[in-house]
Amino acid sequence: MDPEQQAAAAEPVRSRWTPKPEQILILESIFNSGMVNPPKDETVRIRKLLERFGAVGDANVFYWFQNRRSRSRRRQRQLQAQAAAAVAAGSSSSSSGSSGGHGGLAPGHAGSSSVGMFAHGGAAAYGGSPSSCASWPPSSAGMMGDLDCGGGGDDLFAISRQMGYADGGGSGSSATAAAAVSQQHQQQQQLYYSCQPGERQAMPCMHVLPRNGSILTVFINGVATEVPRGPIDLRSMFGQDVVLVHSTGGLLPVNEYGVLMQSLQMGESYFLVAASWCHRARSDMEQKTTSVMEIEAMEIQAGMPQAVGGTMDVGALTAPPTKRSTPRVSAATNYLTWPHSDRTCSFCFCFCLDLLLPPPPAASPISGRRAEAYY
Amino acid sequence: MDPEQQAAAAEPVRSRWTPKPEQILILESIFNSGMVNPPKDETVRIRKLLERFGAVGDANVFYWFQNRRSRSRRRQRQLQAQAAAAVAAGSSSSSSGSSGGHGGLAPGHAGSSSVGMFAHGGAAAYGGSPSSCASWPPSSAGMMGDLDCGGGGDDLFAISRQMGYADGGGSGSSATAAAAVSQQHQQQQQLYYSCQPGERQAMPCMHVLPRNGSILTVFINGVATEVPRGPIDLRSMFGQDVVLVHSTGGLLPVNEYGVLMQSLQMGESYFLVAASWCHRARSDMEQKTTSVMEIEAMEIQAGMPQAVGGTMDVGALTAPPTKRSTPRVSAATNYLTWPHSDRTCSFCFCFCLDLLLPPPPAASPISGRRAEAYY
DNA sequence: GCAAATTAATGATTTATTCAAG
DNA sequence: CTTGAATAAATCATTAATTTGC
Repeated sequence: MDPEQQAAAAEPVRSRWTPKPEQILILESIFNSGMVNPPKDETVRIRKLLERFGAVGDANVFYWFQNRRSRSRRRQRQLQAQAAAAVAAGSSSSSSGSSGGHGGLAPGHAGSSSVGMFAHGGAAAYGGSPSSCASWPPSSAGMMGDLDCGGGGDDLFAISRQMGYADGGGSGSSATAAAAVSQQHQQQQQLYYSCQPGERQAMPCMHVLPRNGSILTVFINGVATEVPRGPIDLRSMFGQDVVLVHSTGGLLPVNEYGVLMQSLQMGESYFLVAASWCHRARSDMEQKTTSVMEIEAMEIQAGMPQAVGGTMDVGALTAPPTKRSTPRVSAATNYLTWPHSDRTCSFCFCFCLDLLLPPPPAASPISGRRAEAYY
Repeated sequence: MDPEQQAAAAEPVRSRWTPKPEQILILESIFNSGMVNPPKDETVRIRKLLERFGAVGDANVFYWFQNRRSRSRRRQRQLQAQAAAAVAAGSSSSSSGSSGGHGGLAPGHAGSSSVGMFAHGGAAAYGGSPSSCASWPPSSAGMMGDLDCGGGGDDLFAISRQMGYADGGGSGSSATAAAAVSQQHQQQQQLYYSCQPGERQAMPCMHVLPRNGSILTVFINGVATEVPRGPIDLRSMFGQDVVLVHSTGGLLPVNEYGVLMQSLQMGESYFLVAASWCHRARSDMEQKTTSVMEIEAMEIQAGMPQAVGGTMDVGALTAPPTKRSTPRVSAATNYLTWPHSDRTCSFCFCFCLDLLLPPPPAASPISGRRAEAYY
């Protein structure tokens, strides 16, 4: 009846947002890199990034992260409950081999000992055995190590570019880097997943090449970086003692020169860690979390990759802990807790993403029914 | 160091929003009028309205309603639980006289017996003694009763205008009016704080005059209404047996024709009550709160003013009981507590507000630290 | 009276649930 | 059945009341 209402009803029907695969990948990447609850400004930036692949609004991004967190937590609880039940029921249930990699999320709640998580707990161990990854189709050729960085003038990289540390100084010392990180965190988690200039410095060969089928975009510690599809010279890129670990726990096979024998796969996640620090994870009878991998992660903070001490729950990757309940007085144990909790991020997370995709759609924002909580 | 941060730091300190009394009144008004969860566009409108009295953002308004709803519900639950407990415990509790008309907030929600609270409880009485008000400077002249409604083209009234019930039907009968209200609430709080047509009908002389020094805006039961500055013909506006009581408890002096001898004062609060129901309040030795006035308030829901039972703590007006001292578990004493508690507004509360005042502060929106959920 | 110390209120966030489109 | 959207419940954190000791 009311003309105004009519108009509203007549609208495009505005259904709900259906994220494109690329968008999901980006979102997952960011989420997995530790930013599970981006602040407003970040959300906007992320939205802009996503817009390249399809209409999307701030609210959509907001909701996505909200749901992602929520469901991650729930899944976690279910797993834990299940595990607990299994343990209670008896033993030798299942969880023989690799108990996949997810679990460690939401340590927070009530737990005072929340710090203790990630000790060495998980069961299934990975470690040395190469190529235990899921699908790992050998890619084309390529074999090079020179990429162009910066240039491109692309939104995607805007995030990376707008970093905060303009300094540079090639490879800083471990101490220096660590200090820098601390400071950064001190000053209110400023750099999030923004690009570290030093990073580019450390990888002078990183350049944005014209979009073509041979380029992949990899998020390294949340920073979008393009790498060639196909073999990659890990040593020249990150140093000698480094290995890439697939999110499932398997080591990526490299040849005697430290060159990856296969291309990174679109949509997969990897960890770049110092080979010498890879240990076999052993199951922790007390902690529910499984698949914990004791490693010393690499840090590519402000220069060359820096080694950083700490343990990390690989399983918690897809769902980092929610400091919400963390005693807040942790710190004692020098864990490398998740970026989110209040600690110093450190391990290197790589997410592979193919950017050769659809150019900026530039459609309408697709507002949810009302996008109430966002505007 | 960082220019951006500098700027941020240099800001007014942007702490959390502290609503001005006027803003609270407006918000309460709207909430009590039934709009407990304004949609986005309404929120924006409300924000604009509030901005007139101080910097405020959409998010602030959004949060306010969210919290208001939540806490209303909770209090309600507590009350019910208490009531249940009381019933279970014994009998002859209280709830004697007229179970005034307050309680039923959130029409939709589960609440079943929500209507019952507020009988007559209070102590201290005021009543007849005229002009016991605090400062009451006699105003200019004026003396008229005709106001223009609708026109004006002002944000403030946009809300009132965009009402839903175009019908009209002069002064509905009490029953009819009540029914109408119920229905309204039934159908999902549709008309919210929009203007009741009947109201205008009952006060045909209400019109929006061009903004100038002679107009005041009064909120009557949450509906913004403009009245002339200066004498007002109460009888023609509200009927015979009506008096205006200042929030301090004093009666506003009127001449033999029922015309207010003084203008309503900006920022003051008044109650429009049936003279015959005014009793002298008596001090309550148990309750700390004094100046409680036992009255039966008028309700101007959908037509002629309707008498509504209930007691009211007049003293709490300008300074809501800061319930600090109130047992919080009061309820037993069926006060007509402040709109703050949860009930469907009913008694007639008039808040005089001069709109010619401090022009829109136009300050910064005071975004909550992050105003996360809103944008 | 005043100012630190407490306590209640309440603005802002986050988490848990629920609803419904696809 | 998955998951985007929306809302309610629970929490956190800051503000203003109130209390207390001088």
